[in-house]
Amino acid sequence: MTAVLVVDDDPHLLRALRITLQAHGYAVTTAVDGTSALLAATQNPLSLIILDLGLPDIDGTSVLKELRGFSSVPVLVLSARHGSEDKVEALDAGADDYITKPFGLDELLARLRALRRRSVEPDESLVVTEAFTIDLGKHRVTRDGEDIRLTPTEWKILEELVRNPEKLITQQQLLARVWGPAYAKETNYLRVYMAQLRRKLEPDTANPRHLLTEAGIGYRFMP
Amino acid sequence: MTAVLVVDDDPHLLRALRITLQAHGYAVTTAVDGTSALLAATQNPLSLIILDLGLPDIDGTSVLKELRGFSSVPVLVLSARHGSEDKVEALDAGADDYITKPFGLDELLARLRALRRRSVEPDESLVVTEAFTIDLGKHRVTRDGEDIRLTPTEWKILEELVRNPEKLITQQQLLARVWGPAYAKETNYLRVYMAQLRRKLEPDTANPRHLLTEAGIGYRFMP
DNA sequence: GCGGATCTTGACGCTGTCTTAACGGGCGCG
DNA sequence: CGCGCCCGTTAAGACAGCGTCAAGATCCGC
Repeated sequence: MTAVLVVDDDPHLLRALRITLQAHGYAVTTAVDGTSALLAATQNPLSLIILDLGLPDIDGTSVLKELRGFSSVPVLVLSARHGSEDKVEALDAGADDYITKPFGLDELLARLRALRRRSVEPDESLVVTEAFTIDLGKHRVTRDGEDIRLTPTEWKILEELVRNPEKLITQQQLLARVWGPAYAKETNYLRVYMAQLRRKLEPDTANPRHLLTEAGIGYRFMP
Repeated sequence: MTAVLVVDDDPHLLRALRITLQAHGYAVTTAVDGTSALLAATQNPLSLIILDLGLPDIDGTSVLKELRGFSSVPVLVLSARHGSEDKVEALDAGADDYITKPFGLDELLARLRALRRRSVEPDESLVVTEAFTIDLGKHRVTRDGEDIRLTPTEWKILEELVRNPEKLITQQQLLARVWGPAYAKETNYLRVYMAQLRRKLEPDTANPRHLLTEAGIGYRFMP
C-alpha cells in the first residue's frame, strides 16, 4: 500500500483529494498547516507527500526545507502560482514535482504514479570496487569488512562522485554541492580532500584507480 | 504508527472520528459501506478496524465474517443496539470489542489502546547483542535477564536506532522523530541522552560498541 | 500538595575536523 | 630551456562538535 500525506488548507480540496486517492488505493493522511504536516511526517512512515505551498502558518518552501532535514520522501508541490521562479524555488528546496492549480485529477494521479516509480528505495545501493565497498544507504565505507572512517566532508565528496559513476564532475559542481555555491573558487579544498580520500581508499595513492583527476576540469569515480 | 480503518455511513461521525484519531497519532483510512471496507482491508496493512454494524449495503456481521476469512486484524464494533444477543453475535463473528452509541471519545481511545496492546505484532522482533537484549514488541531492555530501566525519551531514541541496524541516523532525523520537527537544532539533547543510554547499556562507556557516534552527522546502532 | 523521576539548560575540557598557506613536481608552451 | 599552471602533499592553528557534569525546571503519581 502507498501511504500519502496531503497538506492543504482548503477543506474542500482536501476532501476531494482524500476521496479520489482512497478510491485509487492510497492510504491518506491529511494536514491543514505546515506545523502539523511536519509532525505527521515524523510520526507516519510515508511514501509520498502532496504539499500545497499556500499554507496559513509557515511558508510552504520553508516546510519543504525543514522536511528535507530529516526525510527524503518524494514531494509533489501544489501551487496557484505559475511563475517559473516559484517552480525553481520549490524544486531547489527539495520538491520532486510541481503542479499548478487548477489541475486535473487524472494528471495528479499520473504524476503520483511516476513519482512512486521513480523513488525506488536506494536501500540496496551498494557500490563495490576491488579495493573498497560503499554502502550509500547505511552511509558506510568498508575494506575487507573493516570500517573506513570518513569525515563528513570526505563523505559528501565521495557520495557526489559515486552517485554519478564514470561521470565527470567539475570542480565547480563539487564545490557548490559540498560547500555551497559561494565556494566555487576554493579549488584548494578539493586538492586537500581528494588527497585525503585517496590515502584512505586507494591502495596505491600514486596511481589511483577509482578516484581520477581530469586536469583543469574536475574529478571522476570509476567503479 | 498505527493504521486504523474506520467504517461508518454517517459522515459526521466519520469526520469526528478522523479528527480525533489523527490528533492522537493514528493514520486514518475511512470507508462508508461494507464493500469498500473489505476492499480497503485487503489493500492496506491495518493495525485496527473500527466497524459500525449498521451499513447501507451489507450487514455488519457479514462483513466481519468475510473479513475474518483473510485477516486477523483487531476489530472494534460500533453499534446502536444494546441487546446482549447483538453483542454475542458480533463477538462470535470475530469482533474483539463492542461499544454502543453514543459513546465517549475517551472510552473509544482507551479501548483502542487496549486492543493495540493485546494484538501481538509478529514483526516486533528481539534484537540481541552481547551486552543487552532489546524486545521491541514488549518494550523492554534486559541484561543477563535483569531489566534495564529506560525513561520514555531514552527508549524512543534507542528504538529509532535499533529499528535501522547499522544505518546512520542523522541528528535531524532523531530530533524530528523523538522531539518533533521544531527541535531540529537542539543537538544538545542528543548529547545528553546518548551519554545516558551508553551509561545504561554499554559495559565500557568510553568505548561504545553498539551506540556509535558519527561526528558531525548522527548516530548508528551496531548489533 | 508533595516528592521523586524526568527533562531541559548551560558550562567546561578535549578530540578531531576544517581551513589556510607553503612547497615541490609534472606538463605544456613559448 | 625556463616559465607558468595545476595538481598533490604536508603541517599547523582555528574552530566546531562531542562527552560529561550538575543544577534548575517540569512533570507525574500518590
